[in-house]
Amino acid sequence: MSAVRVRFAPSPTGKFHVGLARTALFNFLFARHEGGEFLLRIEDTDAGRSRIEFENEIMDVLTWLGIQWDETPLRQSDRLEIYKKEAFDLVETGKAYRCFCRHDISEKARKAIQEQGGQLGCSGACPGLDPSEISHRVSRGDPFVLRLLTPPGVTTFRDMVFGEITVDNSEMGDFVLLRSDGTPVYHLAVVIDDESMGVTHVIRGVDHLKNTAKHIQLYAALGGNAPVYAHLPMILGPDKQKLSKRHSLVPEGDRRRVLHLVEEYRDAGYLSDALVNFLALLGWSPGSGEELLSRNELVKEFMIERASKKDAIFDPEKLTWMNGYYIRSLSPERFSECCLPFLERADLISLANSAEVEYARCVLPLIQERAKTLADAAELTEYFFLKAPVMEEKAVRKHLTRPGAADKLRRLKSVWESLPAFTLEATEESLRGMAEEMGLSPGKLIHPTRVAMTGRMKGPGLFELAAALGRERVLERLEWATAIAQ
RNA sequence: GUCCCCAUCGUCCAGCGGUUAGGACUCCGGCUUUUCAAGCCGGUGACACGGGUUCGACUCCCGUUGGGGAUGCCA
Repeated sequence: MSAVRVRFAPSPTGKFHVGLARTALFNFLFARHEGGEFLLRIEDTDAGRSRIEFENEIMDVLTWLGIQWDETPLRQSDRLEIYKKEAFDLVETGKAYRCFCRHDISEKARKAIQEQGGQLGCSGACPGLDPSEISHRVSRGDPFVLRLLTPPGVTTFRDMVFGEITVDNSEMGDFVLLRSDGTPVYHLAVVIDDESMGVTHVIRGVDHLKNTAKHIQLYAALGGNAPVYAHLPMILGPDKQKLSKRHSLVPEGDRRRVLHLVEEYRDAGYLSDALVNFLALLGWSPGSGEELLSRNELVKEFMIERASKKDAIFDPEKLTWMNGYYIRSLSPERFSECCLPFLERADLISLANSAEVEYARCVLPLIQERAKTLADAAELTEYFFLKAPVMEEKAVRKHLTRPGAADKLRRLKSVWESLPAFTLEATEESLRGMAEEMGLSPGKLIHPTRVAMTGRMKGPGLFELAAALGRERVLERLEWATAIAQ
């Protein structure tokens, strides 16, 4: 038996989006589940569009996602001569031929021809060209491409998720292998690389399902053994369109907004554990019905045969819920640590100021179970850091500008002023005692006090709040609020 | 145009000839709580349509409709 080897082969021509992440993840999970290798290959044959910064981002993102690759990544631009040689070898063995037909037509023109069912390939004359005619044209410098001489018949293969697929060879035609500038086309490079990397299973998007027939024909021509294929359905936006930049551009707050880049999720305060868990469930599920799965559990449970055939719509709300779950399961220390950069970004603290950082660390755990993203932490803790909290108009109206409110705050201030120790227990005991004396339910005191301390009606428990803020801030805020009250 | 593929609640999944069609997210109630969040309990909500096959179809077959993909000297 041969060990499983899979690869993730992105082209560094753009930012890393969630579709890529899903493909990488499924390859990774499959490899680890089978005890095999997960390889990385950079498909940069398109020199014009490939950029080193995208290549770096690929590795950064994979690392962030916890997807570790084995072996040194292969870069296709290092292998151009190999593809060229293999292609010309195919001409030697009569499996491919030089085509002198010109088809450098515009995008629009090509679409139009396709609409009408017209053929774009070779005119048909090139395969039968006389050898002397060929050498004459070559020496004259006529440009040509190399095309595979596709045999008649059909190509059938078994896909691990889609089952048996049959394609008539006439559908693929004599497709191009080598461009007139001598560079390989995607199909050629993929097949040669998968073969030389010893790839046993190819897991990729459905957009390649039909291309697979081409690849199998190429394997046959090249004399290699085709790997096993598994194609994954697409990931779509809420509008059922392929996930793309447009989705990230939808206004914030809109239910249809879906970020499409992995980087955007990281910056928005999503945990990679959550994104990985969520992505794993897009087009796959374990038999158990269990939905919250760690990376290790995913590896343990993953079976590509259970992958869905149906395109999946990316639901940002479920991701956000899941992110909240992962945030809650962080230790308070770890949670605080993760939030610090977000607080700095919101200008609430400076990471260089150790007193501020320490204060932040004691305050952040109070809002941990309320945060859905790390970025939420800034909004949820803002009043701790501001000299004076922003007073919400509605909160003031409901709890402060009420008869008796000022009196309550004043009395509470004097009670808390004389407390020997300003602890959670002491503040709670004294406030409740005061409520009883006044013949009020504790809530009647708690609500205006919360508004006084935070400017808001919602938030952590009042006494945790008081202890975290400290006596000085609390008394100051009670005084300010008393002035607003009456 | 041609070819390939897909089709269960709004969304993500379960189901693989006999189920009151199950779970999760969202939404709506209730409980709990000083508020919010979390948690717990409950509710709304789906087999695209039409033919077959079968004692019996969400499950199998065919067609229709809808959606996606391929058809490049992009990947």
